[in-house]
Amino acid sequence: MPSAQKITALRGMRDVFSAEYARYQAIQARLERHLRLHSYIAIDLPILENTELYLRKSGEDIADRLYEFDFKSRRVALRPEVTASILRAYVERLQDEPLPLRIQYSGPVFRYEKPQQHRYRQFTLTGAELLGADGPRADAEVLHLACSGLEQLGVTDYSLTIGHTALLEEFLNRLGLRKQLVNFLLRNMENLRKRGLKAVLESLETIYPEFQGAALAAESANANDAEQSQRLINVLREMTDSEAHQAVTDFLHSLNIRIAANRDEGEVIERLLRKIREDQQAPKLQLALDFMQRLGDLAGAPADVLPGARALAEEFDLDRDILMSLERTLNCLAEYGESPGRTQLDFGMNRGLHYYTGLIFELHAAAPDGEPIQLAGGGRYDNLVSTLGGSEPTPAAGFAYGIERLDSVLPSDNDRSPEPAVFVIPVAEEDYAAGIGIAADLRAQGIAVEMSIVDRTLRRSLRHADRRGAALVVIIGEDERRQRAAILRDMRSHQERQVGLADLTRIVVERLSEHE
RNA sequence: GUGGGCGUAGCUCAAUGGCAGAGCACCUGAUUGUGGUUCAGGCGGUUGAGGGUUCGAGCCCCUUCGUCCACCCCA
Repeated sequence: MPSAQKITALRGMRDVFSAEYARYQAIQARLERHLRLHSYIAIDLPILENTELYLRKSGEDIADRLYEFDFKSRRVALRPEVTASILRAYVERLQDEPLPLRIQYSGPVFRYEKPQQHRYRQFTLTGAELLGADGPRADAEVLHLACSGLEQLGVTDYSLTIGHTALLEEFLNRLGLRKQLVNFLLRNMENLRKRGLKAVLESLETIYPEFQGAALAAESANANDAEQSQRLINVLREMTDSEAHQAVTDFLHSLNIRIAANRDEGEVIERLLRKIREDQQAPKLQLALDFMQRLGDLAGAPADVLPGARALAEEFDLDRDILMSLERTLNCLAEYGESPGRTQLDFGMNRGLHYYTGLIFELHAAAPDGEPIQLAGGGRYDNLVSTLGGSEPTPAAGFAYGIERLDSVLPSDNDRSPEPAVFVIPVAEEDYAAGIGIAADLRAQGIAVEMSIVDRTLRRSLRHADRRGAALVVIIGEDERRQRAAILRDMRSHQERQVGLADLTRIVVERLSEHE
């Protein structure tokens, strides 16, 4: 026989066989039930979406991990996560639902990454979204839901790490850094701590060569050669956009300077401001990095971290509500009965998806080899509905579990694939009709039946039934055919008896219940 | 993207540079209507692909592809 080229599964894609598949299904079913008991309605959404859905806000890292292609002149992508689809569906079809709206989902997602242990290119998420509610109660519900789901599964030794994107974002926005730079810094918050200032600056220069000067200046940290003209700039730097705009307008007017009539005055001032601010990127970058380093040090038990966070917020005059709200969330979580010992705060954490606007969190537990792996992640994304064209700004938060990861953490209680309870062996061609009838009767009683369809000796058929783990075997041969009966053989006790066809189903049911 | 390991029968893997093997699975028989054991036999290979060194390459060298693992990132 000429052997053709073997076709293998794509890299990072896995075939999931019976025992493993049964475990996944059990995990998923338990989580879905858990979410349902919290009134999260299950919905199912397409796996294929418009590429645009993920480019808008998910972030650049996800964009180049997208399975994305042109199909009939349309850009489509396999979903790398489900939140965007949920909100897309909400904007499209569900905006007339009373809020808050609670939704759950389960299904595969695809990310083109280098596969390795506990990381596949296709994996399964079960997640929940809470739409139209914000504040500590909503955040705490989401956190509690994620944690208690793990407990439902029997994962007891897990840790909850909570971060927050708003402090840094507020600080960076007030600084007036260029949008690109702000995004870069937000993305590299965690890298700053893990790999240090130098590595972050290097990567900044690689990605955005135009900031090279700024990065260098920030590194040498003495970009402040004050000139006279610098004073106005420094004043402007401290202002918000609209304040600065007004100040420049007033200033020009007071000097009786007229902008050329063919150009929009506002636009000219915008440009002027932008120019001034670009010149100021270096010292601002320095400020930003200092702030980020201090923020990154704020990690540990909430009681240890919060005082430092408060002091930092005070020092930079950041919105007090952010931390107060976070504390209330933690208190509320305690009311749910979550043991505070496993909760960590980490202001240096950031996440791969860039739509988060507030609370972010991750759940970790130890894999069998002792290495901690992430089981779930989520957070708050209050702008995503608007980004996707929602008619009203709608706060939202959610999270998702990785089913395969959960399985790797749970003890594999060797539950075997469902075994056929009864194996039916017609000995000769003439016996098949009777065999089919018997099988149908048994199945009508909810009993799993495997029918022998291969030409084999009785000996080999029994051997096969045995290996399959059948509890009972029904044999129909010449004698039985004549007597309108069958042999019922108990594979465990090795005992067999002839049973009339009329009584067979009843007796099989009895025998199986004895086997239980 | 960077670094390492491994590609040999359907599966899991052996084989100092010298006849390509074992276990499992499948099939046949010992036992023609009775099982997980045993015994005998059978099927099964372009050693991932291409090139090089050599009297001789599964083994050494180069290239390439595949795959696993680590970094990175994440579920």
